[in-house]
Amino acid sequence: MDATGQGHERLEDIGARKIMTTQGKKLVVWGIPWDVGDQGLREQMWQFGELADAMQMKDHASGRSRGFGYVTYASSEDAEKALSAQHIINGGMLQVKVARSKGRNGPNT
DNA sequence: GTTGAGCGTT
Repeated sequence: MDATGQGHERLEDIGARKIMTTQGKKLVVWGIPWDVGDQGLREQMWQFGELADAMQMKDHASGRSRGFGYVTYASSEDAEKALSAQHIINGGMLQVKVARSKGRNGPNT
């Protein structure tokens, strides 16, 4: 039995790789009603293009919806399409912008 | 039971 213990680093490498490949395709969705969940957001954005990933941020104390979420499109053209398109949910208009990096000094660099 | 125009989780 060889105990290299490097099988865990592979998964982190894929995660880091995802950040590099999702740059410019990660969009942040604002204006989400407090009654809308992550799947509601996913279904709403799926109409504009295939989503590589979608998650909605909620309060860690109560678990309530924060009113915003992140959406990653499988293609940059679909991301721009969603940026240029308008989203209506529950009779409200959602705002889609390009998401920034979470652990970097700036959105670009 | 509430609120808003802002960027997350190692």
